[in-house]
Amino acid sequence: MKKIDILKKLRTSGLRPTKQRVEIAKFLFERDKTFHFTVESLNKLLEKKTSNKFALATIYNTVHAFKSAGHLSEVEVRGKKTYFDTNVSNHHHFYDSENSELIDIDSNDVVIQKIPKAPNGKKIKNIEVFINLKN
Amino acid sequence: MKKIDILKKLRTSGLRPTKQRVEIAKFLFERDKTFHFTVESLNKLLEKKTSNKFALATIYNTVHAFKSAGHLSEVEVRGKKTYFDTNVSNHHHFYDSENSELIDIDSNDVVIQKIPKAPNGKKIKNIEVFINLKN
DNA sequence: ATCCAGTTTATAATAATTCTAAAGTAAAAC
DNA sequence: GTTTTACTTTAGAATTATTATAAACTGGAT
Ligand SMILES: [Mn+2]
Ligand SMILES: [Mn+2]
Ligand SMILES: [Zn+2]
Ligand SMILES: [Zn+2]
Repeated sequence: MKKIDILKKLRTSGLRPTKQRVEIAKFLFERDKTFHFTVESLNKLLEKKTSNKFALATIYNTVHAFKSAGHLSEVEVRGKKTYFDTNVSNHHHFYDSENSELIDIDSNDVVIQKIPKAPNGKKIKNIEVFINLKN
Repeated sequence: MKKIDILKKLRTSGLRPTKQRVEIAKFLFERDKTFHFTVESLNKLLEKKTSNKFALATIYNTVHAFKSAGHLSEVEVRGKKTYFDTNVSNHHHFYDSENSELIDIDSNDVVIQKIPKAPNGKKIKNIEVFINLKN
């Protein structure tokens, strides 16, 4: 993903491409593999990678803006911090609690044969499979 | 589950059966169906049900002691609060975000046909299936 | 160049949880 | 049964993650 695409990505989702958003977006989206992070880990990585310092509030704002725009998803992981995910397609996760690492599982690599029917009046929105790992 | 069993349950798990622990244990474990709760919701329910008031720290202490003893499990739910579960067997959940309600799914009611193999050097500890509901 | 809505930022506020240390209590030791 | 001990409860302080506030800043339209 090139810089011009980053600008387009922001503009088409109604996000003014500010210096901060562009830099964070480049960091998050100009990569091949999925990136899972917390606001804290992202902040630390940005401090190293870039020369600019971002207010923590800006990182929160930006991450939420990206999430609202559909550029990030949120993953539920045991623990107090919220995890975000650059993979916004429907997929599942391995979780390695040794090093608090999430690993993507393609939706097609999980086949569920049997599932109970949803409670009365409810429908199934989506299914999340979470595979905890050990050594 | 009778009171005598509650006392046994506490004693055999190395928990001194204090007034507070017994009352909370009776509230949690003397029921037929699984009970899912947060510390906040439990606190409110205890305030109504019992005449005694418990310090919030006691509820945290007690819930954690019960969890460590294997009498409660923790469920991962999107949101800031931690959810606990009186069902400590391996099972899955529906989640109704309308009213933040968890509903148990028996382990046998979910059959997974295909799962990716664990990453190198890792083994699968357990699989959690989480089914989000909508109306 | 001017203006304005949207954005950033430092800081304060909030919410959930954990920590602290003093007072209380169950159960062991006498 | 009294004393002793370790464990527990408790109120309040502290911590952590996150959100709110409001003043300064800026992208982009006019
Ligand atoms: Mn979580
Ligand atoms: Mn959670
Ligand atoms: Zn992912
Ligand atoms: Zn359950």
